[in-house]
Amino acid sequence: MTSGRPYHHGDLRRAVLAAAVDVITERGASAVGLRDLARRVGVSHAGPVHHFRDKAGLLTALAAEGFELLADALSATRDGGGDFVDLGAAYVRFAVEHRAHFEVMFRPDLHHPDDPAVAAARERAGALLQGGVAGEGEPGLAAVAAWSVVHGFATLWNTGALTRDPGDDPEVVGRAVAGFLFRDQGRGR
Amino acid sequence: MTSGRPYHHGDLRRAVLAAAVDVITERGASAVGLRDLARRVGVSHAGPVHHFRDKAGLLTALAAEGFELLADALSATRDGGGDFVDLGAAYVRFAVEHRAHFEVMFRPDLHHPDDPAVAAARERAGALLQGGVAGEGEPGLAAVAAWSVVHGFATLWNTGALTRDPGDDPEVVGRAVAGFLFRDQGRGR
DNA sequence: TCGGGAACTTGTCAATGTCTAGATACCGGC
DNA sequence: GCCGGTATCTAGACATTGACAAGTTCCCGA
Repeated sequence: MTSGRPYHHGDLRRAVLAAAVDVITERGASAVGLRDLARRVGVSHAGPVHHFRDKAGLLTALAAEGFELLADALSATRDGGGDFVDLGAAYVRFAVEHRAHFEVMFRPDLHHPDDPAVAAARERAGALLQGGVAGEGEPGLAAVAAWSVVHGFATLWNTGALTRDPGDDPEVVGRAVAGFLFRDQGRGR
Repeated sequence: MTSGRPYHHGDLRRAVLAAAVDVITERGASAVGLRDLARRVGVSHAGPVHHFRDKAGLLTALAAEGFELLADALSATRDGGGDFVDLGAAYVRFAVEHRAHFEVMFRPDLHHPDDPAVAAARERAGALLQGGVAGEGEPGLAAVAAWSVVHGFATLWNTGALTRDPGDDPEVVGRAVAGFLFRDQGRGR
């Protein structure tokens, strides 16, 4: 404090990622700029480059983190004995609460989708999702349908395409939508 | 040919839009550049600006065109007496065949979503989609669920998130997924 | 025919991503 | 305790981009 900022930031990588999340959340993924992030974090214009090779590298790191967070969220509800609807609600909640991560995760033109860290995390999340609907109906189809509903709902919600009443809770609506898929299965609707 | 290109292009607006579609289809919406498009079309770097104010203006025009095309596609299957599954299949087919338009349409940070032309076209498409599931189950929920499945499936397909066998026809799979939603309703199909 | 305006060009500016080289701080081994 | 190697960060430069301003060429209607 006494003599301005220290030469070493301390945790630049995390700080830049956090700043990127802020920017994307507020103004979309097309608004992120390496130099802008550097400025926000209080570091020289080329500082971030050392941690993430590229602009794409930065977003790759974000995507990987996102898939990890999603997997964690899914596995938490699964361990809690949740059924598909709970899983779907968790998916929607994740998408809304981490909309920046979510946006980048499914925008392969912005990051390196073949990055090993991203691929591994994506597969972990995918397996958890798949497992949630195994055994209900034809295996593949039900899983794809289930993923599609929650993903579609989350995407439409985040982009503002759904006309919604102010005060609507996305997780509640999402749960209803997910429930609609398997509405006459198991006990009473 | 005798004296190079003519001063007036003739149909610059359409040519630029077409070039933009090519670029986005091949390398994603983040790869479009006003100057690059001008180069591809064989026009000076500021040529396109005269037709679309902005980069965002260009993408706004694309989005509007996309919603028009979608509405046309939906209304065609509706006039043909199609039910929800047909409508859903048309939605998926549109998303896959016009992936560039589709991508821009649902990326409000890239265009001006409040543009009157876009808003009007979007509402026309929305009404057609809504009408396709009216009367089945609770009105609002079924419509949202239906839109969510097909939109989610189309998005996942286009981003390459779905592990699919080569040779799979997205429209066929999409139809199956859409059918899964209302699988035990009404007679026939 | 002639003048106004649309369509396009050329020149310019600030800003961005990426590369290079150099400065500074940390850390393990002696 | 200090010393050299390395990770971290800065500073400068360059090509490229979106946007703006002013000029040029062409069309079209009064």
